[in-house]
Amino acid sequence: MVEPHLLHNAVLSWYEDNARDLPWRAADATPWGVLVSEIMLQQTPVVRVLPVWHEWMERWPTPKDLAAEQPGEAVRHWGRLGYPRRALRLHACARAITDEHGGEVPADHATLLALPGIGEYTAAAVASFAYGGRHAVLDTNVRRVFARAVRAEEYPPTATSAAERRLAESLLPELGAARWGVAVMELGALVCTARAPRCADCPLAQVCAWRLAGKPPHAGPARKGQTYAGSDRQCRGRLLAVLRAAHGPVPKAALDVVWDDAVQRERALDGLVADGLAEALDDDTYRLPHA
DNA sequence: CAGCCGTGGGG
DNA sequence: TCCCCAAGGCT
Repeated sequence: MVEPHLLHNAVLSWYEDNARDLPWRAADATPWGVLVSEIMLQQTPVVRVLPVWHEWMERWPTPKDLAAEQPGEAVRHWGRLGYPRRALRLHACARAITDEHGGEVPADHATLLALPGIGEYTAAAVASFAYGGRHAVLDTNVRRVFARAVRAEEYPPTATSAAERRLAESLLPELGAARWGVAVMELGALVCTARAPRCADCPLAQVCAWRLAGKPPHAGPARKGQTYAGSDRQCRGRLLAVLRAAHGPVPKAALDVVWDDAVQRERALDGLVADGLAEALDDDTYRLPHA
């Protein structure tokens, strides 16, 4: 394996010249802004997050501002980012921060991890990017870069392994860990991409184990492909879009028209209610959640 | 822990 | 066109 210093210098130097000018990385970005960006960016491309993040920061500049709203407003202004449960959890997160942490986003990894919607990755990212903490930030980009550069494999394993964590922590510099983390992530996002990696532009090309091995294709079974058309997820999306567009309770008939299969439609609607994304009122109308 | 949870753009 | 997948988390 390559000397960590060599890796650090190559990646950090590349980042110096190629980092995107993203608003949540700006000097005036708040920990709250960083947290909101991290939740929005889960499974969602940067270009789609940007306009929604700006709107949220203007509307709810602090956790307290969001905490004062109904949860349904968070879901409404989530727009079409997808996985709307994230909006619900972010709202719950804002209330927990307001009620239990004096309105300040925690800097401690374990404290962050205990908040709704914040898992291992997001806790590390916020502690690192917002507060300069020293944590291994293991997202899909970082895992892919390490899989290739160090393990000579095209893709990392399905689930994050203990070996991956050990490697990431062993590569963590004593100083500047936060910048290192965001730099590796950026490299994975812009150069060491999943499909058509731009090895010609990669600062690690000369030391990348995967490239030096001739870029062997991923061995083993292909990853699970989930069909979306006709799925409960698509149905839920249709139903929730109706509730977001309406600024009050909608009659059930307005929901019935967006999906033909009544059995599936009822199941999806029940699911939305069970998840807290929708509320059923007494008069057989539905709306975004209040609480 | 494998499956579920949205959405839209690029190859 | 169709398929892949994009800063995950939760059960």
